[in-house]
Order: sequence, then C-alpha cells, then structure tokens
Amino acid sequence: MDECGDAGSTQEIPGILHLDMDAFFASVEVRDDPRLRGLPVVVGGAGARGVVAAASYPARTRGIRSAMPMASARRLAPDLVIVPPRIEHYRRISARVMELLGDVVADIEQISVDEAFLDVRGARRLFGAPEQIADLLRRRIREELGLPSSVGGSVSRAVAKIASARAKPDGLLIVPAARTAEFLAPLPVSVISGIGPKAQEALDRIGVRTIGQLREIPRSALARAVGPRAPEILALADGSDRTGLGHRTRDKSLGTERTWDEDLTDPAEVRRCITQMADDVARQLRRGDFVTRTVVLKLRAPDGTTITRSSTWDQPTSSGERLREQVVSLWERERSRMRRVRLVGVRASHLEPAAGTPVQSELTARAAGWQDLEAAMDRALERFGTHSLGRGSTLSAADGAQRGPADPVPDPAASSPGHPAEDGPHPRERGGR
DNA sequence: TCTGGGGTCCTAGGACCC
DNA sequence: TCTGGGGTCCTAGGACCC
Repeated sequence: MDECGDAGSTQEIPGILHLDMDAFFASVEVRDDPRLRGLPVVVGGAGARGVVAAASYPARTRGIRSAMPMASARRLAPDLVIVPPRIEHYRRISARVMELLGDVVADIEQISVDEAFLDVRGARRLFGAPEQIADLLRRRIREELGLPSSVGGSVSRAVAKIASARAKPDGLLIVPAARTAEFLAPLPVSVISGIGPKAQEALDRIGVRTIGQLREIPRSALARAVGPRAPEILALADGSDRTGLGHRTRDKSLGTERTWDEDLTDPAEVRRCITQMADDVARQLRRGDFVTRTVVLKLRAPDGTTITRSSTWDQPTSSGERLREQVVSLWERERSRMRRVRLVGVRASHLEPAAGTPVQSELTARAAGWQDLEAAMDRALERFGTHSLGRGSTLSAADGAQRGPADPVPDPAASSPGHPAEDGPHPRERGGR
C-alpha cells in the first residue's frame, strides 16, 4: 500500500465494485451435477453450427473459449461434455444472486445475467472497506448458492470491470485510485469494453497494443481508430475516468432468430418460419406488456451476408396478425434475392409500454376479435406449453423438419442433466464478427 | 462441418418540414 | 428565381457486448 492511499486524490475510495460470476452457466451445471466436476464442460448448442456459450475452467485449460464454434471445441477436447443451455434456470439463479447483493448494498446496477456493478461507498459504515464488502458478497454467494464469483474494485466502473476479469477465477482485485494508470498501462487495449476486433485492428495498425501506448498517441489518431468514444477511452487510459453506476432503462427491442444447420431453400418453409417467429415475438410483447411500432426482418445468406428490412407503423401494436402480415410482406420483397437462407430473425423495436398506448387505429370489431383470440392463445400456451397450439398455417407437414442447431445432443460422455454453463464471459472473449 | 442468440448504440443517407 | 441550413424521422448496416 505504500504511497497508494495518498499519491493521487486525497483518500479516494475505490468504491465501485464489479461482481462477475465465474463461468456462470458452466458453474451452475457442475454444481447441479457433481459428476461433471473437473471435466471439460461447455454449455451451448451441439449442432453443426453451434457455438460455446460458456466453458468450465478445465475446458479453458484446453484452450476452449466462449463464442468458439462447437466443432473446434470438440477438436480441442474429444472428451468434451456438452450441456444444452437452461436459460430459465440461470435466470432464476441470477435473481437469487442479485437478492443476496441487495441485502448488503443498496446501489446496484445489474448489467447482464451474471454481473453487476455496486456502489459501496454508502455501505462502508455498516460493512467496512470495499475489500471487506467484496469478500462478504463472494462468501455469501459461495455458501448459499454454491457458486464462484470474482470482484473488481476501482474508482470507476470501467476499471472495476477490467479488474474483475483480472481477478478470475474466484478472486478479488481492488485497484487504488492512485494506482489506476499504472495498473492499466501494460494491459492490451482489447480489455477495454467497447474496443472490439475492428478497433483493435485499427489501433494495431498504428502500433498501439497496450493502454499505456494508447495514452501516448495524438487524439486525432485515437479518434480515427475508435470513433466518438475516444475522449472516454482516453480518460480511462490515464486513470481519470470516474464513471459510476448508470441507470437501467427499459427494453428497447425484443426478438428471436434462428440459424439452421442446413440452409433453408424452400420459400414456403422460410415463410412458415418467419410467421411463427412473428407470433412468438407478439406473444413476448404481450407478456411484457409492450407494444411496438417497428418490426424488423433479418436474413442471412449462406455466405454470411446479412440484411435487415424494417417497417414502421404510425400506431403501435402487439398483434401477431399485424406482425405476421408485415414481416411476410418484407420477405416477399426479398425472396428472389435470398434463395438460400441460413438465418432468419424477427425483431420488434421502438417498444412502448402497452398501458395507456392507444391501440391500432383500425381497432375495429374484427381486430378486437383477433386480440381476444391471441390473448386466449397466450393463456393456453402458458398452461399447456409451447407446442400445444399453433395457427393452422404454421402447423404443416414440414414442422417436424425444423431441426435446428439447438437440437439437444447430450454429449456422449455425460448423461448429465444437460444444461449450459458459462463463465462470465471475459471482456474480450466474444466479439462481433 | 467456420461463426449462436439475445441485445444496445452509432452512423449515414434520404425524405420532409420550416 | 435561386438558394441555405437545421431538425426529425425512417431505413439499413455495422460494431460491440454478454
């Protein structure tokens, strides 16, 4: 600690913590099936185009990482245990984690299923210094949920997040204010949230690989490489960033997409698929009490070329009928150009809360009838499950043929309960393509 | 057997209004 | 008659994150 407490700002407390669950999905699966302990376990799709969503530490020592194609993971570890994801299960556990955090710290910003920022500056009187609070949180999560987590602490959220990644697995790292620049200098620029593969490449071209180097280059060069975030990143690099907790805003879009192991070639099948997806999205809207004004169709060709086509209404809706109509007409305009399709997606954006939103202007008796029908279908689906109901046109002979990458292929070795496991993906492990 | 699925945010051009 | 600029909305694409 030598000069640490006073060198920089006077007594500045590194009171922003970032707590990240270690290999979250994978850790949950191992916890639930102790036979998996010590094995290379991944959670993810086992199909031809599946990827790793989370990898246990034994899997990581074999070189397996999140976002890696499952085929590559299998090559690295022939004895790989592949567990299909149980997203709902992880969500419930995530909620428990957040409850535990809330028992100790009032100021929390959850940023994903397995991580949260905490401002502990107000909890010191009751629970002690940030280190002690972090220990307490990690211990409780371990004792009550049987799961490992890591915590980073700093005067800013960006540095706290970097610190938690350096602390993994199962560790704690607090960076004193005065040591921030020194801590960051040797780290690769890729640890910065927002520096993805493209920005990294651009920086690499001008000889910048570490945060220390990044601090030395002219602002204009930095701006060219990373765009409008340059000032923010510069503040981070020199340790002056003081960004604290943000506030969660409500959802802005919601959707679903699917990649096929084999490309779709039959237009009727594509149509059926987007119809079902539109219904599904509408159902999610109603469940969340949302209406939408914009629906987006996403198509990916076999070569990876991706297009989106959207359409916006004057009045918001949550009607599956309207989404279907719109998304099918978007498809009709593109189908001649997209003869083979690898991915199809439907998304609703410009979400608004349903309460108080004037419903579609043409809410005539007929439309009202549709809404009643859809509400009844929602209730039936809740009771009997997803496969109990469907519109006539979506239930066709081809239905059984909708094999997807998600076909749970329980890994040969493990007759495990099969679920995904994920480690809080490390900051740089996933990237855009 | 080369690349998932859920999202957010930003940019840029065109249309349109003033 | 010729000309401008700002603001906003929509669409499309892309980078990035977990």
